[in-house]
Amino acid sequence: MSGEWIEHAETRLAEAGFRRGGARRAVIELLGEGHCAMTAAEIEERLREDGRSVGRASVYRTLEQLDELRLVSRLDVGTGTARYEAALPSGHHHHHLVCDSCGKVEPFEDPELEATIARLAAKVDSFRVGEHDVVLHGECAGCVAG
Amino acid sequence: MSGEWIEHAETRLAEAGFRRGGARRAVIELLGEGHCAMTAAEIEERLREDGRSVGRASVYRTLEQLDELRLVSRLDVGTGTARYEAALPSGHHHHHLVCDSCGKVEPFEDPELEATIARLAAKVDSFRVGEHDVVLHGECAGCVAG
DNA sequence: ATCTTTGCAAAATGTTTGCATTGGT
DNA sequence: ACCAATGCAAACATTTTGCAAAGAT
Repeated sequence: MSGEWIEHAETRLAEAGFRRGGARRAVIELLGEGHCAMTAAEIEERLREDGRSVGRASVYRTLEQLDELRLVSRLDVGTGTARYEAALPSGHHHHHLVCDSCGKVEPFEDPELEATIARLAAKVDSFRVGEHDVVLHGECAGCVAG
Repeated sequence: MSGEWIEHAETRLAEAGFRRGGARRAVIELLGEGHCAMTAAEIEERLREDGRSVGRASVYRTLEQLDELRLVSRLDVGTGTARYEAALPSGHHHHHLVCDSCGKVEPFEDPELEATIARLAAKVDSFRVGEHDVVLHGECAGCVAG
């Protein structure tokens, strides 16, 4: 991933009439590293560790803006805290496995699943369907063993 | 739906060593009506309207207990509020369409999707996969028109 | 110079917990 | 009689908002 998405995001924000700023830039660069589904708190902490501290409100505001422009996807895995990850312009994306014991979140991909959902979305007529999320709950290898 | 699930839930709770109580009973009976994906606030309000007011804490506690026994399924559609619905003993279930404009949540079913996910779950080896959620985001007919 | 973006603190929201009381067994 | 279930209020966690200061154009 990386550089591409960051530039893409900055361009789209500029088009949408936003000015630039250090806080948003820092959040975008972190998301551009391609980590899977980070929470706002994780983003804030990580930036602080990197010596690029950013106000909590700016983290949330940036995420909201990015979500509105579909530059990130927001994911709720049932822990009450939202997670965010960069949404690639290609539309190429993955889904998530969530460990209900330890909370670990891991990505997976499956073309057949995408195809099935695409067919399904086309059949639905009561909604104009856009994005989709699939979450598989379970127990990760570590928790099964432990 | 209805009566069956209510009895099933009461039985499983008794097996798990819970005593009976009016608050939990009221929540279970409401869930047993089969409404799709209600929030705790909706449950509380609905019970109050029905003259069966129940403390907020009891609503949450009941939902937590039911979730632990897999008698309800919990769903997060990205609005920051959890939703719950009765989980049928047959395992038969549906997924959800969410209107990102007005927040409406609507159920849908698709056997092909279930089959695809079952195949997929069997392939995953880093997790022992249990439940799954599929959320299709979009705009409902009303919002598309308005 | 103007109008955004930022950070802080306060508020709003959703959920959980402590504790005294009620109620089931 | 015992101990769980309940309701209330307080605590808690997450997210949002108001506002003054800093920054971008």
